[in-house]
Amino acid sequence: MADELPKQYNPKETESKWYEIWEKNNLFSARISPDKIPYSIVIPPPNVTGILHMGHALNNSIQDILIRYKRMKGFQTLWMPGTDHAGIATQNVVEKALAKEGCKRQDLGRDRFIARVWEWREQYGSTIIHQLKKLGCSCDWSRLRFTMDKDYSRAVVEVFVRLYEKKLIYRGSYIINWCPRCQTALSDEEAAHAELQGHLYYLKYPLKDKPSEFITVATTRPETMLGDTAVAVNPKDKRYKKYIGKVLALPLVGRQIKIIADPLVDMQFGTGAVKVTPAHDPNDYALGKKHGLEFINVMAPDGKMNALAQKYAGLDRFRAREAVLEDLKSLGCLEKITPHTISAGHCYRCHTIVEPYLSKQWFVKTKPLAKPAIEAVKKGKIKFYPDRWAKVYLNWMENIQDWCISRQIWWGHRIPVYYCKNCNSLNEKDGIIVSRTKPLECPKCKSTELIQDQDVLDTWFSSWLWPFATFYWPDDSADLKYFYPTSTLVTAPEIIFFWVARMIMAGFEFKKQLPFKDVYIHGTVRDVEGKKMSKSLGNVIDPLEIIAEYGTDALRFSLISITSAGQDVFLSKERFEQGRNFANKIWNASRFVLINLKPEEVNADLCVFFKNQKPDIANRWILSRFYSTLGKVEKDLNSYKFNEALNSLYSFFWHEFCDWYLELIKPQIAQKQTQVVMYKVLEKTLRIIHPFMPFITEEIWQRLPGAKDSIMQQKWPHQQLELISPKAEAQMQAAFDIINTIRNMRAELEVNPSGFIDIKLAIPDKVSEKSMQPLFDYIRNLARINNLSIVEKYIPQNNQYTAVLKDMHIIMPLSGLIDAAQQLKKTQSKIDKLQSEVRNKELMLANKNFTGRAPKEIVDAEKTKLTDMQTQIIKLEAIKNGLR
RNA sequence: GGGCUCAUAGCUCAGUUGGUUAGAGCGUUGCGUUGACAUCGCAAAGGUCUGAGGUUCAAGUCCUCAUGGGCCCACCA
Repeated sequence: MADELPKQYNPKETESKWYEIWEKNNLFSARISPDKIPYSIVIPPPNVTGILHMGHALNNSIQDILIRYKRMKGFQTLWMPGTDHAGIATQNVVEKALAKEGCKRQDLGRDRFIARVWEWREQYGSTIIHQLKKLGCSCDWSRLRFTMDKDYSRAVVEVFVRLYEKKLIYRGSYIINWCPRCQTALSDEEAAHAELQGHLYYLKYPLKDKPSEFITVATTRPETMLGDTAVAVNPKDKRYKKYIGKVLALPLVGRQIKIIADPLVDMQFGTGAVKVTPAHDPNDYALGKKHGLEFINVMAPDGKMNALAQKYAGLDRFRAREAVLEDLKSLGCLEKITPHTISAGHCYRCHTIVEPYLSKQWFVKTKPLAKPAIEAVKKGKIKFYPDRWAKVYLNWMENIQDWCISRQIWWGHRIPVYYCKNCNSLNEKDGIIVSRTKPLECPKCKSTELIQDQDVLDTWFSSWLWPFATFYWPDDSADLKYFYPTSTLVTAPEIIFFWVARMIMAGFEFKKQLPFKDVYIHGTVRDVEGKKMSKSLGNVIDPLEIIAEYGTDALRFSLISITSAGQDVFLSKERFEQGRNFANKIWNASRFVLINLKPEEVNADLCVFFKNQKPDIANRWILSRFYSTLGKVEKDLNSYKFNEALNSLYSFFWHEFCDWYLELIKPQIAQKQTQVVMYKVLEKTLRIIHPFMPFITEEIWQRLPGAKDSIMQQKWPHQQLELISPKAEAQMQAAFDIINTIRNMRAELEVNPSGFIDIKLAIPDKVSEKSMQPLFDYIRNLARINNLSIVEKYIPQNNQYTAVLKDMHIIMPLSGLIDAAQQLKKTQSKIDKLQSEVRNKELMLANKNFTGRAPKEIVDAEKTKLTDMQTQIIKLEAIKNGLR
């Protein structure tokens, strides 16, 4: 069987094979089992339009590690998968497809367009799901949810109605971020500001009664002057005091506008006088409200000027800007133009510059919702890992603004608001019916002419319900009772505000309970230069390509091992070679064990076996190292330090199990106890590597003699400390210390066929027995301290020294080649360093501040350390003398 | 402007509550390897832990300031 194992691990064949088998045997499915403790994670639902990028790969690898770990630990685990309908993103994709056919969504009409989107989803919507499977994600696919599912939509409507009835949803006009390309409102979070080079235009507005006098205002968007309804100055500004209350004649338009005073105006900026366009700027809007100004909207939703812009009507906003400037110039009203860096909002989907735009939108009043959500984090009911994100969260929550939830697109949950044609036309505030189902008639006038609001809800208005709407809330389902609140949320820092904060609010509002206990925030995946990976920058490393080239396990290994405590991840392709090499190392070490394994020998229970027979030092040592690694891995996993857990595993497996243990046992590999220990340690190590690297561990697991079921169904190993006494470990360490000392002297270590460890010492040829005495003394001494029995032999004619430390045989031929002078220098510097350390330590121990105040154990530990260091110096002196 | 974060080997980064000689991977150089593995092994070179102060018996680690990156929020007429 073992002979079939090829020399190199081939991920391609094994990965798809095992994933299918896992799925077929329902190993991912979660059932309600009252005798088990539930552990649940809801996936951050990727967009249906999404294709797997490194961010997803990292995010989902982490979740899979947690789920697989907890599953093996005996929890009833559920990883709830699903996708998000991603309103604007999806609509854009389908519109692009339509554009190729030469038509627009308006040509199809709303219903047919939505049908097209559903068609698109049927066809392409599961791409991301297939890709998650390639990544090895052990989600319960039988529960796959979609935010536009019927049941899910019911929850969305329910929430809207409830909030409306609590007066936490209102309709208002407001300056919102408007994307003229997508033709929809965007929330503040969706309109990220970016700097760009623009200009500051200085416009001269003449006084109405004295056209020879001007007030100069500065603006970055001159076309909005068509909608100006005032000019504002600071009341303290001496330059303008005399003009306050006077009237200006707005050039080009001819409208008469007042000069008002407001302390908000910054006297330092521009000319100190600011044009006020209440319909086109958020600050101006506030000024307009405060001073009772007129709101004149001069722009159409598509970014072109409207009829109120008079002769500029129909021009695009940027064309209009040019035209306005030209006309102002010919009127002599353009004073100057200066370069100016402006920061403008950009649509997060299409990067069009957003326009501050006055329109009617629906809002959620967030302050009351935020209250319990703030408290939960402050009181530690919900914990962020790393905890610094809690500060970010709280900072935002405490300054939270109302949430604009309406979007002027077609794909999404349509707002459950109906307008009575009669009543609503008489008064905007009348005839508004908010209902779970379409009402038959207006309750007031009994008219049946009811029209549903054209807008849909913000995508996040559905995803904020994800932790419970996926369990068929508002029904009180058994799943909801068992799995809610969920255990851990794993996500990226970008969506703390979009999503995490809102889920916490929704959890308290609708379930009266937190949605999850822990929030693990991992870093953003960036390229080598620190830029975010994005398609437009062309710096993307495609995880699927990595999987094809190196395998999923390699991808997962490398991603996790460089993700330390939520720091951003800087990624280059070479990173994945380490993962591939490790996978191959696991493969070959296992191959070696399997080749040498006598299957009939390995069924013994470790505890029982060693009750009768004490394992030798190498076997004891590797067991000890294994359990200590196991403890560390568990501790790190429990505190979300995935990279540390993985790195411990890596160095245990490679540098202890392979480099030392497997080399040490080669001569005794047929021994029964070695067979048992070798097998058990490999077998247990595979289990704890499995959450990180699921495929290769399963492949090897299945080749182990007597392997039953999948490795997924195995238990996480227990600490079995009774096998190893601390004394045994200390002895083992001492033995290795000796060897390492020798290795420091450029010794080479190898196991010869008769089971001895040959050490070729790199010591100058003409070395006398006498000069080696201190080293021998040191070894003898160390052996004595550690209760190692030692038998020594020195054979002058062969120039060979032999020491037998208990079970370990050391033969040191006293010959070699080395630049003794160099070695001497180095040793001396080490001694110097150590001596200064010793002085410090002695000082410290003499200090009563330390010995008096520090706990006794620490003082004792320090004393031991001092002794150790002194021993170390003696050892080095010995080496030094040997070199002379 | 407010908040967060980072600066450690040529490169990318670890370094737990201060406490032995500051580590890993990659890269470089040398040596080695015919049966687990060249996707390997052994070793070497390479560090005033960004700078300046401070606390301490003891600082890469804590505090203050400075310098230089990155991120988030707010504002930007």
